[in-house]
Amino acid sequence: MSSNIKDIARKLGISAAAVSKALNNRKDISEKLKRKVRETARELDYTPNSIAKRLVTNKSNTIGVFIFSRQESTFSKDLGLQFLGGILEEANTSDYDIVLFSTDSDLLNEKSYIELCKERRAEGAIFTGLRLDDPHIKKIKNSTFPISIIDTYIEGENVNFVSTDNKLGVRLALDYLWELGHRKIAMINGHKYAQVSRERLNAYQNYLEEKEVYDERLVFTGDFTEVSGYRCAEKIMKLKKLPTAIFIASDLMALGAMKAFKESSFKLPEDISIIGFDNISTGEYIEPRLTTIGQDAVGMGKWSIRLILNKLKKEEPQKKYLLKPKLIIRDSCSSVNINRLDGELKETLESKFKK
Amino acid sequence: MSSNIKDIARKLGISAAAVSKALNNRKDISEKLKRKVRETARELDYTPNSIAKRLVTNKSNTIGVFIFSRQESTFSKDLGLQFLGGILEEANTSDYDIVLFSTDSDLLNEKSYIELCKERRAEGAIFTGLRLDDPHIKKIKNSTFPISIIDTYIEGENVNFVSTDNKLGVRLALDYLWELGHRKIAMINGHKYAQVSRERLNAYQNYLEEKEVYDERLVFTGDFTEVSGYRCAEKIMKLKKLPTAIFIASDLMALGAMKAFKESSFKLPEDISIIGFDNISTGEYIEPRLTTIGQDAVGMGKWSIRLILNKLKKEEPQKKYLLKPKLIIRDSCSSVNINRLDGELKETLESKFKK
DNA sequence: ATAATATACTTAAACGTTAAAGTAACCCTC
DNA sequence: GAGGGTTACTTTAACGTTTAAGTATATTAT
Repeated sequence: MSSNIKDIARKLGISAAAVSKALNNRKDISEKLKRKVRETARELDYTPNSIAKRLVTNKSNTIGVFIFSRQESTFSKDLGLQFLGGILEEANTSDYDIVLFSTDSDLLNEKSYIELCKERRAEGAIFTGLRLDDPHIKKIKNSTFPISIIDTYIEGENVNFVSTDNKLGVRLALDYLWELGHRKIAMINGHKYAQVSRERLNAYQNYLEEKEVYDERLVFTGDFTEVSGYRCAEKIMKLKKLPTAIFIASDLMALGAMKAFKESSFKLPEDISIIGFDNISTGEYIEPRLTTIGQDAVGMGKWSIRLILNKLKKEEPQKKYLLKPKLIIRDSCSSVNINRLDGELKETLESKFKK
Repeated sequence: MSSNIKDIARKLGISAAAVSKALNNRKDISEKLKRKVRETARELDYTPNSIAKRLVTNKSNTIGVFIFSRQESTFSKDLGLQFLGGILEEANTSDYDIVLFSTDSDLLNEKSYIELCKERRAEGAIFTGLRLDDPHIKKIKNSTFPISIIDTYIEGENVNFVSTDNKLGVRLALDYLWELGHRKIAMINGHKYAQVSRERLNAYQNYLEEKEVYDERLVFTGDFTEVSGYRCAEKIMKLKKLPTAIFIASDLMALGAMKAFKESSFKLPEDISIIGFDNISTGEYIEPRLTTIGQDAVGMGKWSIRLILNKLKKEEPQKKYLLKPKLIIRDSCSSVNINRLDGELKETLESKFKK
């Protein structure tokens, strides 16, 4: 069908090797011949066969990407496409192919993620949304090729970790709420099978313990879905003493929680302040607009590739990269409603906010 | 590094060909040998090299996917990931690899989409968000391998077209508005470089001409972005005589339009009814919740692969597949406010709604 | 018993490319 | 004018697999 290097060689009466070198612009080929070769290549509509090249050079220039976008995934669809965008941008500029795998297909019951990559001789792999209870974790841990996992930390010689600096994210959120005068701050967390849930919970707990206001009864566990946020909000409303603010570990859950509060005629943010995590686009449109912690999802995609390429080049053994989150202030948080507070706290805050 | 077919052959004292056949479960190999081969394969941690296989069989089992997700793209990010999901699901179950290309990278200035595919010997390609003014259109038209384009129709021996039945979608929307009593229905369309814009405009025009209420001054052109929706809404508000409803060719533009109306203290949907197109998730959360025409984006992804595979198998020469849209009724449309209508129309409708 | 057939392999070539090693032809140097 | 170096190629093997064709042995049919 399509022409190859031998066709060009034959037409010019030279060896195939010479053609190969000419096309690769090697220095032991004369400029004159290079010109002739390039010309005939054009004439014959030659397109290099990357498969053959990959075989002989033993280099696939391929990175496998697994996007877990199931319902109860850690990240929203919004973020998923941003990860991909970052990955693609970085991959294509470094001449790597991204081969994408679906993670819901039956295929995966027979073959592990690692096997899929090995068959294709992928040089590395990227996982997003990997759960800590995934059955393939062990194989990933012992991978012989570099792997980057977004948002899930797994110990392993060849595995890199790319994530948001969750500790900082939580601090950003809580600092903000604290400044607004909130002292009774609840949390709605994601499920325990996500790395980020642990981190965010720890950070939340440490922060509030340091401030001496931590109360474990204010921690609620959802699963990143909207309904779970709704359910947790219902539980919160049943509390004898309501918190004045809630830090919610994902925007999607925040959406659910807001729905619950609105249905119970809470006025937001006056009755309760809500801050989310992720910065999904819907947050801008909902009423009140959702204040949240934004993640640099595109950056996470880019760094997940970079860490792999670095490892392949045997450069710097950096295995971890945390991207800075940022506080995105919109309308879902307000200064604490002082009348809702206990006596002591009320006085402290009244004096503070009087100025 | 990793073992190959020859290692297995050597260990068992047989030929490489026998090993290959055993692993492929061919019938001219004894069960006994097959068992031994499979066992040693496991022992040696053998993983087939798909690159070598692809070279020798001259079959890449690869489909290239181009997702154009620039700002002014026809579809929202929401839809993009749904397309991908459908594509992936279908591809992986048919043992095809999806290699994804970024379309903003500099690479594309040097090499055409088609060339990228040819080098990888991709058996087919899928495009989403392709603009009618894309510089590579001609090459796509003349492609030697099957291509599916979502939402953009291009004439060509090997090109398939997968889209929503826009005509039906528009009818669904306008029927609904018509039933609600709207007679002065504006349209905010996408830019002219998108196939769907033409289709939706045509359908809108035909529908309203048939009803004898078409007015070209009520057609506004945006570019699928939120701001363009905002701008168009501003123009609409400057009209001497306002329409009672607007059909908007994308939810994103609808979001922008709603913003503009809200800012001018319009009450939605009482003052003006809005119906969108796409069914992006934000539509569920905005106030009022956006009534829209839902597209089966996952289905579009699946069919874009299926048409390619059919062509490869030389089965049915079907080149076009339209998926059924559906009307998703939420809260952004209401019965027409009769007092806003002209005398004659008012009477007709008053009698109609009186019962 | 002989020929035809089936079974279970082996041999050899091929896929399109690259890379290491080889080789002529030429130029320069002392 | 012999030796060394450079230039511009060619030759050959290799990457890991599949497949068509070949072959030896066993089985069956007549």
